[in-house]
Amino acid sequence: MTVRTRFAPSPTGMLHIGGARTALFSWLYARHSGGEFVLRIEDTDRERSTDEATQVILDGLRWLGLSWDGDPVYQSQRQDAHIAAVDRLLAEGKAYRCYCSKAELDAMREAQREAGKKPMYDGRCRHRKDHPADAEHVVRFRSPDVGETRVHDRVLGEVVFSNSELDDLILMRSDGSPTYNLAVVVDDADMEITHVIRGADHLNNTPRQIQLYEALGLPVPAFAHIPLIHGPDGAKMSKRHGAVAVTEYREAGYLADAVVNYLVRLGWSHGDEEVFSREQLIELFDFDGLGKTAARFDQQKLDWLNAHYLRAGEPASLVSMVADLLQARGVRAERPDLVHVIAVLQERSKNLIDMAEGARMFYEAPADYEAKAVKKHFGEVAWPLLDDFIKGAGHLESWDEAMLHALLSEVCEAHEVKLGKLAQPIRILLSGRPVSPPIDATLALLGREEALQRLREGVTRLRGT
RNA sequence: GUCCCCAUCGUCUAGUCGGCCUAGGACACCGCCCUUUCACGGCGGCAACAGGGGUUCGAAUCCCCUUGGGGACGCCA
Repeated sequence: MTVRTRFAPSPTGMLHIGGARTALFSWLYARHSGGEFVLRIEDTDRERSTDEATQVILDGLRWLGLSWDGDPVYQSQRQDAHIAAVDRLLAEGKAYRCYCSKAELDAMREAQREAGKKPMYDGRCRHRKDHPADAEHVVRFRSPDVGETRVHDRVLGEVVFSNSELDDLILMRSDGSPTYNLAVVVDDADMEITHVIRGADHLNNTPRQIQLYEALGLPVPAFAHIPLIHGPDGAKMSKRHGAVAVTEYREAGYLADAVVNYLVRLGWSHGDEEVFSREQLIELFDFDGLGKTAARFDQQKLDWLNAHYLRAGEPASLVSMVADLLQARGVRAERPDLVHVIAVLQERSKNLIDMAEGARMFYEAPADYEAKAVKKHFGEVAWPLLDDFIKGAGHLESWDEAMLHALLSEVCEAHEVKLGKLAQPIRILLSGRPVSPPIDATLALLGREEALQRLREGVTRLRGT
């Protein structure tokens, strides 16, 4: 049997970290099994669903590289199938019409709560003699009240629910629209989903859905409930914890590979390994590597992975992303080839924004010099060193890293000072700040003309201050 | 409140179904080394089996209870 998994978001907001991870696991399992991964947009709540949200979700999935098979299915367009299923259950006596008002139900639940019991429908309309189709009503599932329903979960194991805990859920609202539990079952069955992989918050819906599959005579898929992700404080993820939408990570300069790697390790592991390529993940992913514990989101580990991927990738693979960021900052990246600049920034950047900011100095002369740094590094010794270096640099036969390094050492030795005494002033003159890639590489990248111009101008501006 | 799930370092986790665990790795943190800045890297350190009962020659690993956390209890999905 071909594996078919699905991701079924409701388009009422962003694709958040938790949803992205669920999608990732579904995608991985499908790809691992050589099966298919499909999308279903659960837009039956017309009040809150928007096309924009749908686009944002698809955009997030694309960015993460979670490719889906076929076109997304829109649940709102499947009403006929849902209604047909309800009609069948009604005809077979497995469902019934309920005429209870919301006020009546509220009162009932309130009373139950006060009595210390779990609020649930007591089935009072089950026993009505008349069930007129024209009076306002909802349709409820006649769920079995004795026995138990077992969920064979691929990550949690067997979970047993007593049927007495499961009340008669509403299948169809009074306006004739189907509800979630009914729609999911009908759709998953029609879409031939073999493995339902979703957040653990759905575990409690599962026994009801199993009962529906059985009542409709449909094959029950395998279930896998993924533990939830919590925020740093142990509570449910929310806006308060910073970026929750995956696209916010893209904007913050994170690489999709890093986010994917981070997300997969949140709940899944393979021995002591931390870094996985997509190919490895597809090859290795399986339910037995999944833990049962809810995980906390840890920004620092994500940062570490992001830096790791930034450093491990080919410079060329980063060019277009960094170029876009520079352009957005009004920087024209022409003179030194951006690939070379990136190569020298890779191991000192935490994210793409960092990298773009670090690249800036190669394309723009400093507008001013950081006062604190100037004060610290421009003592009396700096001037003769700079003079000698500039003089020597003008005559350098080749403007490359090795030659520059030799000149730097030569000047320092002549004055009997350590390299830092010269390197720091140069750095400040070139970038305005006391931090940059290695000074010989920086000088080489800038090119003789630009470098010397910045040095001369800087000396002119700073000497005597 | 009721039902369900979970429980190893601060965090993510390893711990092939009891012995190789004086509990391993990674992030973070703290030292040291490297060093022209910032980083990278290397070496070292700190740090956990929630508690209590069992079962067993032997338990982080199995069972029970307690405690703690989370989730679910909608004419939302």
